Amino acid sequence: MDAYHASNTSLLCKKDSPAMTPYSAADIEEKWQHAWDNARVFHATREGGKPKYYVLEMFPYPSGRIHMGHVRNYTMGDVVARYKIATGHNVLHPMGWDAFGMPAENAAMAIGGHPKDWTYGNIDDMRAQMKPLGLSIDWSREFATCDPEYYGQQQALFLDMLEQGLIYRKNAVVNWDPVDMTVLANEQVEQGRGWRSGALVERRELTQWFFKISDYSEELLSALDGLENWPAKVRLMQENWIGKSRGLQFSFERVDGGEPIEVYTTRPDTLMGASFVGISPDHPIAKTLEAGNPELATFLAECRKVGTTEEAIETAEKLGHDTGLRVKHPLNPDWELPVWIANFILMDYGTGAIFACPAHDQRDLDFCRKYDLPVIDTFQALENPKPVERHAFVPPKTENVQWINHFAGLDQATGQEAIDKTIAFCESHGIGTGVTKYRLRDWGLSRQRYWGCPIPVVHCDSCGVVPERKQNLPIELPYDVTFDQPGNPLDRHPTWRGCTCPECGDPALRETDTMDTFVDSSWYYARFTAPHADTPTDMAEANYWMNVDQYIGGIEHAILHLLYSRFFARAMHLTGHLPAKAIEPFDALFTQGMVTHEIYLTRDANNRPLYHLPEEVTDGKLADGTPVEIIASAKMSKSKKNVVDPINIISAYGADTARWFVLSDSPPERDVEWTAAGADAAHKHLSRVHRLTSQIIADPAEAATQGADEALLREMHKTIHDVTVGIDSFGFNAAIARLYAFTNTLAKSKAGSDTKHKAATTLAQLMSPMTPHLSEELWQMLGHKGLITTAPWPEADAALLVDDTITLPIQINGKRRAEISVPADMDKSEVEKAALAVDAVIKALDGARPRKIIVVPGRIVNVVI
RNA sequence: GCGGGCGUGAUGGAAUGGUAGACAUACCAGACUUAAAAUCUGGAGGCCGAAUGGCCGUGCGGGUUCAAGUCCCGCCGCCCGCACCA
Repeated sequence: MDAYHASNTSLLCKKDSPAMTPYSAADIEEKWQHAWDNARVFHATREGGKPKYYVLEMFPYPSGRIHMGHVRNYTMGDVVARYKIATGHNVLHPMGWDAFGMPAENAAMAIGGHPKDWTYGNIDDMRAQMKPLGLSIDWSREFATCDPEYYGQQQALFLDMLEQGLIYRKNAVVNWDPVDMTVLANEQVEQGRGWRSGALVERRELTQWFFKISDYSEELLSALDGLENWPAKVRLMQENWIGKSRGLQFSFERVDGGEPIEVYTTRPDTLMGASFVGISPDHPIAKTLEAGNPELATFLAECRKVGTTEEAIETAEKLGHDTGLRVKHPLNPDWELPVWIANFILMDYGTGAIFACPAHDQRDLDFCRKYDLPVIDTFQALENPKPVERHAFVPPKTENVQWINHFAGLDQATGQEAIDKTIAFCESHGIGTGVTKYRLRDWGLSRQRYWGCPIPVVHCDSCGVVPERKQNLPIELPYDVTFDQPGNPLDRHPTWRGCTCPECGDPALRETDTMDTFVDSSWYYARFTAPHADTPTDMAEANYWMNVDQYIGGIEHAILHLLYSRFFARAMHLTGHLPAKAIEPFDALFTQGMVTHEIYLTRDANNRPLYHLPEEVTDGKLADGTPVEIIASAKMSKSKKNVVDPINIISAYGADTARWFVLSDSPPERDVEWTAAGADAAHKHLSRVHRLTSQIIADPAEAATQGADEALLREMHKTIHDVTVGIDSFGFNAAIARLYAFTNTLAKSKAGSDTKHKAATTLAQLMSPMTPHLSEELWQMLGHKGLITTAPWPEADAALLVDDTITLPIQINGKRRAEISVPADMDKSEVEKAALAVDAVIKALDGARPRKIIVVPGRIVNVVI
């Protein structure tokens, strides 16, 4: 059967009464979505004195199509939201659109049209695709970041941050695409070329706006400790990104008496292994020397050709140039070191200058070998601190700190302790100071793009760069722009740039750079608490709804988005837009895995792969019988055609099946493989629950066999407990497995009708966060009033969670040999006696006395012989 | 190179240090059916055995423990993040 076009009809089995209607998602899902809308059950309010709960999924970019990854992400959030509604919370569960960005401009350039029309059209399409999922979203709070109402408030926020000194302008080296005439982000550069134009990317110095996120390095680092409900992995990634290091900063005196060269090192203990001093091609000294030295100028030009990207840097050859300058070793003025310019030294880390220790650094060693520079043995340097040796690599361990022990008369120290002692020694001898540095750089927010939030400043000939006045906000993007030429359409707009200076009233020009789209997503969570306020936030609302109790999204945002948001929340507190408690805006974070699928391909005459959609493949063959190659499951991607369109699944099986499937089988943080068989199985299960419920209703007078009622109730309460724990702890797959097991129990139960009715009701309720439409239908079939969505969550009766009689495994020397059935409350000595009376134990003991008996109440007995 | 994670049947996976493989898929058998599908019932880690049962078993090798998939040490493999960062 073609699973993607499974029929919902003909599921009526002969056993069922003719009056019984089979499960048909198509018939019920829209009905219940209307019922929820009419009852406004997802409308977030502050009323009722209930505790609040804010659940948020990372909002989507409006590409035009939802995909299975979205379905999985929003379903997880929906399960949490619906569970919180049922457990008596005021729930805020909003949705919006991360709507600015390059794809809209690229579409405009490729297929014509306008980015705005393209974007809003996509939003309408995606909303229409999302609504059939039956998500518990308060659509009244929806906004797109490209709404002037939103980005106008973002401009207000910009002005407040500017006033607080959190934003500044400076020259920076960027990736410049000379064909498209725009700055490219590092990830938009492929093998040194612009991803769209294919032009070789240049390094160019431009005046750009920056957020002073580096002021918060320590704060953003130390506050990570408090984020207990974030994945350790994400915290670690942020920690590494911020990159705190402790080292020694000191100067090398120049032999020619010129300006000393200041260097920074995290390994001051390797100072006696210094081979040369290296400076960045962008170092002021390099620039000074360049003036009268054409050979050097050529070398520097060569260095600058290389892009700033990882790719470019990684593949670039190590280049060096001897400046001819000489400096003195700080511990021995007679020891002179050469000064080289090296292309691997970055101007914007440390001081832009280093000392190289080839004995303890592979990169330095490579460089020294290439340019025939000495490799200093740290031990020899102790006795004879001269660059005399040129030999093999010395392992970079901690023994090299002997010199510091020698100089300072300290005890043997190794590792970090040695480094700390070295810093202390150097400080006390006036050789530099201990310095803490961070890898985190300020965040450049300027983009030479049209489809982004305009930076609200003007350039005035007499007043310079002047912030706009808030009453002039929003500074709206003009609609009448053209994309027939490269570069920023705002630059060549005939009138938009013209304005008056807010300071002096003279004619002035608007800034045409727009903001990085990461700015848009750095505060949307706060805006959702009052999406139409005439200030960025409404403090009363923010104070009630913040923080986000549960944030859910992909691990790919572990660093940038989540770090920027943490910075922005602090900035918004500083500027009076968020309460102090919200400086860490996301109390709990969950990073979900991807939805994957097998890849199917055939080969063309040149052996190039031709990919095929899953629905074109049946039993490993195309419709014409051609067998396909199957490649291991990978993230769904259009280029590999291993995609399943949620819309097709919903029309074939219904939203509940799609929701149930994406939560089943795999733990939510891991990838889940979409298979036709799995989707089919999910649908079968939902049909089964529907059929089972119908049968229970059909026979309202069925009598119970002895003990069956109690057995079913016990199982029911255990299920309530397990499913509740499962949802609370993001163990959705385990919760679903438990629901399968309970369905099996219910199907086989010989309990009476009333008990079965109760069990079916509970089953519907426990399933309702995952399969809300089916659950509403079952609730109604079972004769309950109102909506299951707002019915209180079932509570497990503690008394029924424990069985009266339990089965205890009996181990002999740690190996399971038998089991006994005993009352649950039997005391240890009785259990011991019972265990010793078991045949297998008697046989194993063979008359001897056991050495030891371990009884773990309720779990196990171990007889040690 | 640095940092982190993972490794369990044919497959996805379950298991507060306490009966390994729940639940599901695929598979096998049976019932219903002219038949198929659907549905229902049952089986199933491997090896030996007619069977009660026994031995082995969570990547490999050690260790701690009455008891290890789980904790510790050392390997192997895979995955992810970071990185000319001084």
